[in-house]
Amino acid sequence: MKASAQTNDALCAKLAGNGLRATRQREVVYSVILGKRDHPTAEEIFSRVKARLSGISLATVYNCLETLVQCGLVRQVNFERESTRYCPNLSEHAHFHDESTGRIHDIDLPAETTSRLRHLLPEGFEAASIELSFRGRTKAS
Amino acid sequence: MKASAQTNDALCAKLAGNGLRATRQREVVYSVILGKRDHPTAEEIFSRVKARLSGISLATVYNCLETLVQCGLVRQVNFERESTRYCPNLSEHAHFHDESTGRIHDIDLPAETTSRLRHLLPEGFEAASIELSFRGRTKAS
DNA sequence: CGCAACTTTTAGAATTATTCCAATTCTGAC
DNA sequence: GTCAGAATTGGAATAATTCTAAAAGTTGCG
Repeated sequence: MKASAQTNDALCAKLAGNGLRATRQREVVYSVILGKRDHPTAEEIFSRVKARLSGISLATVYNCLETLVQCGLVRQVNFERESTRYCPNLSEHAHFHDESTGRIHDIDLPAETTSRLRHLLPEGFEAASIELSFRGRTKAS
Repeated sequence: MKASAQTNDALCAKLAGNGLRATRQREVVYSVILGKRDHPTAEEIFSRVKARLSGISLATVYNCLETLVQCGLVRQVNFERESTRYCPNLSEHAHFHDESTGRIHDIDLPAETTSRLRHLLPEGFEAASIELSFRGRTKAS
């Protein structure tokens, strides 16, 4: 669960690039997200982080998450108005929300697909980001 | 802004089909959503409805919206964790959230596109619904 | 080292959107 | 008209998140 030296370097580099410090809290929050890629909520991250940094506060977890998102190290995922979830997968992908298990799965998006989707937009519409999410069930197979 | 007899009939029919009554509140809430298709929030709907039904309560607006959604007469739209917005466009479509104006535009989705998107899912994933949203800017053109 | 100027963290209060609740009002059937 | 169930209402409650002001930590520099 400890972040590898490599990912930790990536964190430091990105933070430094934005004039921010690599603090213990940020490192642990980031490594927790990396460690179990189950799209946890802030509360879930909070409780996992506390195992290693018992004194951390929820506000700090929110702060860290915000900086990580700003640095482009993690992505936010929202389903309807449920709590925001966090995901370290930076490649273009969609999400599948399994209604029976509550689990969220990453679905790889070929670049060709996103470009095709952009073409649906009328003249003059410039999409900076595209969000695609599925909701349904997975068949035990 | 008054709902046409036709749409009102549609409302009554759908409600009756679900064993629900066509009340004044439900009619007005529905006609407000139909009247200005700008994807209003519950609060916005509340204030528009009050112009015609001054005594209505916000709780009722939320109740009405819930029943309309259940009856399949309006669709909920969410962007990140912003307030839920409501939309009477029942055809398959995506949304474009214009960051400069805050406006939301409906983007028509050809059936072919949604079917292609479904094909991105791995074996065993059955999507009941697909949500696609763009965020960006529109160029004055 | 030892301060000055930041940056970060923290606990708790505040906010916001929405839901819940219990009481009242309304409606339709008999 | 009465009764039962449906709908509405206002206010309290909830949940996720943000704000705030104070405390703690860090960095550069003389």
